[in-house]
Amino acid sequence: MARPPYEYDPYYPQPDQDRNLVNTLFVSGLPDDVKAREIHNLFRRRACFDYCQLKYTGRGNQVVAFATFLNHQSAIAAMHALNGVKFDPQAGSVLHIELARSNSTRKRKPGSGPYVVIDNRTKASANVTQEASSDDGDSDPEEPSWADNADSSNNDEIQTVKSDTVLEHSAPAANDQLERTINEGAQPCSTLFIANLGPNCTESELKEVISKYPGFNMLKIRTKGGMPVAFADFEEIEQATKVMTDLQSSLLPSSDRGGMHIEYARSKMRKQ
DNA sequence: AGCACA
Repeated sequence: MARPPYEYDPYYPQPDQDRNLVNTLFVSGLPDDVKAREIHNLFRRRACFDYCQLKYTGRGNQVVAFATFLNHQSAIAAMHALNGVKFDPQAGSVLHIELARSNSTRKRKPGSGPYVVIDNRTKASANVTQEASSDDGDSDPEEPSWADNADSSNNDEIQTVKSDTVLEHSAPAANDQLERTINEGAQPCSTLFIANLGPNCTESELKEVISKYPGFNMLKIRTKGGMPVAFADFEEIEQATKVMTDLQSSLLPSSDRGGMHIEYARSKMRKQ
């Protein structure tokens, strides 16, 4: 009754394991034609890299990856080194890397290839009904529910790929028209919405970076549910767009969970 | 993923 809602109930399963123990990175922002080999080559030079998984989520053409290291520190180091990297300079896709919610448990079997591919696409296309209703009875003990909406799946078919032989998926154009709007999703707007800030991020810290850009109008930070988000207003949409692409996934001194995530705001900031 | 100000 008088118990505050945030106090842990000892009978309720702990929501997160200790992030200091997580050795696995969650990688998004990948182009939909990414190959497991590319993820492997992205991480293979990093110290203590173990192996990676590529997962076709079955949501549109969305692809995410998991990179597992031998220890937490190496995972963090690789995250900082590679977060925000332009993965496909032509298409402009920028990597967004954060710690996974839990360690990868799909161990690469000894003697198998250096990476693992999980493909939920065919299942999803057979399942084109509505995914809004049933929030999957997912209880695959092999896969501790991953980050984000990446796991709207039931059972994974796991496929191990030998050496440099990459999964050839037969009908790439089939799902193309289903959802091509899973990028920043929103309409262009001259106000930006900025999330994934560290809990200690301050308005002046963010302003220092953002106000250097032409057209900057004003910045507002507000904290909802413990985590700050920011709105940055510019004169023109083009100026906002420039800032979004420039600063996407970049780190502030206060960042503790990867780089900023920037989108167009849903509505223009009001005049004061 | 998380979008307020009036």
